Amino acid sequence: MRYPSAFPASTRKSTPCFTKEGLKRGPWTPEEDVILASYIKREGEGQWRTLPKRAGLLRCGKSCRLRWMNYLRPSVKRGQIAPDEEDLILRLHRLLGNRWALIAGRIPGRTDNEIKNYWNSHLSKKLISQGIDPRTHKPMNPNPNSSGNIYPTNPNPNTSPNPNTINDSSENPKVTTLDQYQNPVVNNNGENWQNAVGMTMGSKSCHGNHSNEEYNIEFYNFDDTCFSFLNNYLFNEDIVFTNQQANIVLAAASPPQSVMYSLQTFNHGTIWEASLPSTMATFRR
DNA sequence: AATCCGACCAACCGCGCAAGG
DNA sequence: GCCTTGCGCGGTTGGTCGGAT
Repeated sequence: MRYPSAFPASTRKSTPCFTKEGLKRGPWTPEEDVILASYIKREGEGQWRTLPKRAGLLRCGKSCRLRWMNYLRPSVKRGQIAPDEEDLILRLHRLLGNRWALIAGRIPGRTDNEIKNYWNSHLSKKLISQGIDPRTHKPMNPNPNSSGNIYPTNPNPNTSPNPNTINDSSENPKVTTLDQYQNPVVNNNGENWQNAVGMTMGSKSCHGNHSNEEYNIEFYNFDDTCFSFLNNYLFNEDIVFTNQQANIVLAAASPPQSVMYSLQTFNHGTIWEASLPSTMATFRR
């Protein structure tokens, strides 16, 4: 833990938050951390604007919130990003772009700021060194004979209008064991579906009525790797039901498991989120 | 030993959105 | 519908550290 001496206020541009007389800025001291953490433990988080005064801190609410969210929260995991976490960040960024909070929500214990920093300092450079554009996740110098693409191939390029779809080359080795699941789901309206980590759940059949925005999609042949991945990384408490729903039926999932994951349509670029409390899930978009 | 320089990351900044009046 | 307030997000800044020169 580093607690460098506070740098002078004149080195930063002033903002309304910090122009107030007497408010401290710059790195937090251990004493301030204790005050903030003990106050939130006692009174709970929220009401950030008035929290500093109530807690006895000479900080603006914004600064308190940031310190708590990114550093002091008990659920924040410190330490190196693990290889499987890195792989997940890459995959989620390929799908979601710079939506760091959304990505962080899928990686337990990691904050959006941490993931953003890790991306900017490590992963974007790693992709560039491999000839991959970190914004698009596509080769920077498109060349059919190039081996720069680290991602697996889409078996049917004609069904991949979504910019997130990855072009593949059989010369390219798989990066992780999860790549074997990368196949688009195609429903009977000709739309392609793919989940947030670029894998489908084995073979599938889809039934839908495009006019009323309702679909039934059946997934077969779940395997342990698939469920393990979903349970480890994509479970989320945020279950939202709307009047635009699609019903997902898990067939041959034995035993039924409760997981949370996201889907995206190639055609609409839409994120769908689903809770699977039993063998049925309701999606929103 | 001193200096330089790039990497890392905590913290700041400004904007957009949602809720409430 | 408009305005205010508070919160959350993504982009950016700049202090610290450690390796290279």
